[in-house]
Amino acid sequence: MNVQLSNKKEAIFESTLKLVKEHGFHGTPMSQIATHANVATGTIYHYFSSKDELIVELFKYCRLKMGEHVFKIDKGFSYKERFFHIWNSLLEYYADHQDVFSFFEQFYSSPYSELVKNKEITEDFNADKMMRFFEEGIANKEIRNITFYSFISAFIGTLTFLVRSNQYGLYQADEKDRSDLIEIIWNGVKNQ
Amino acid sequence: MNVQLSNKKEAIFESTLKLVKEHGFHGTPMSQIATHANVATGTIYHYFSSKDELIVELFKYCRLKMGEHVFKIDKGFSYKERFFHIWNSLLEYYADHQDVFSFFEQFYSSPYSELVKNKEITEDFNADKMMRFFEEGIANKEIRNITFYSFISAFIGTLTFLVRSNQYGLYQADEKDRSDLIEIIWNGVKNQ
DNA sequence: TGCAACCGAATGAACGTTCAGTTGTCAAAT
DNA sequence: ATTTGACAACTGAACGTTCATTCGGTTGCA
Repeated sequence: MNVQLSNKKEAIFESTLKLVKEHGFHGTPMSQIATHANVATGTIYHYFSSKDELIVELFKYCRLKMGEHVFKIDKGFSYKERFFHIWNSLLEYYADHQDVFSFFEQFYSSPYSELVKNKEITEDFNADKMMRFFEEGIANKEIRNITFYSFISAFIGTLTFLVRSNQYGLYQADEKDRSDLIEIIWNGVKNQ
Repeated sequence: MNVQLSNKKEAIFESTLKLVKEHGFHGTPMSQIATHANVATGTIYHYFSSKDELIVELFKYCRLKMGEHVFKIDKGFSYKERFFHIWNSLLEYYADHQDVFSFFEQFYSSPYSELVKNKEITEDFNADKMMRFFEEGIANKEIRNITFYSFISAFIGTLTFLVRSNQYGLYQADEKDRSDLIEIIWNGVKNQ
């Protein structure tokens, strides 16, 4: 996939992220996105055939960007170290890109996600990488005999909830909370 | 809060749940809710002053109903038993009420949740009960020294992710997955 | 008889999308 | 070196639809 974007297209993406976080999908009209991006309404339709396509393309773009950040880990680390690293990278990414997190949350819980379900879900490199990371752990007896979905529920679910609590303003997690949580998960999934 | 609803009001609630699960908030017009509930459009406005109020009232109604189901646990069980029971009850409730789960997900990730944030969040009996359950565990040294939000992230986060995966059609969790997961969490949070 | 419950067509605003036109760019032709 | 032409990038007013909300009227019960 091409990650090099024109200025205008990038501005449209950024504006959409910001406005969707604040007002939701249906609360942000195309006209508002255009204004915020310093672009004419029609220009958006030069890049995207519809609002739906804009949303879906933005989703795929963010997913790719996120994956690039999270999985850039050097070889040579132990399994446990990589386990901790991936979790912390993802947490860090969401902390630094709250609009992306909010966009993902809204996207997954909306009917938009249907549009990516069949074809595209198999193109989810992040899911693939997590799957391979899981299988490596199983093969090397690093983690105990559970399914991928138990593994991923513990791994991603806790993280998602923590970020959501932060964003919701309920709680500001500190370093100890984070290390407690990843310890909880690691102790739960590791072998013996 | 009054949980006794008129027939029409209940029908409106049920229709909203069903349609929102299928088409999302902005994808379900008031007229469609009315039709599905065998009611005139105007009737909805007899019960609710606006669509926003309908959504927020429905949220509070569902939250209450869910709490009634999840926390009906007899005294006399051990802490660990209650820990497992609450988790499984919640999972069961969401499995039996997928539209409620989907509604919650959409609600929390949308700007609607802002409408409940300040005043109403303190009226969340479920959060209160979980908090007290947590504090009991701390006081009796059943669980180790972590914050409530680490605790709840592990407890609810995993569950939410598992239900979401189910709903999304990625995976159908079986009994072993469920018991694996709750074991992972319990082992992670229990004392020593 | 009065009032709450209920009805559904009408209203008006909001919004996604279109389109006729303008601007900028760059390579080929002169 | 300058002109030409063609096409992509871009503009924003206008269109048509959709939808939340209103309201004048009807029904049924106490």
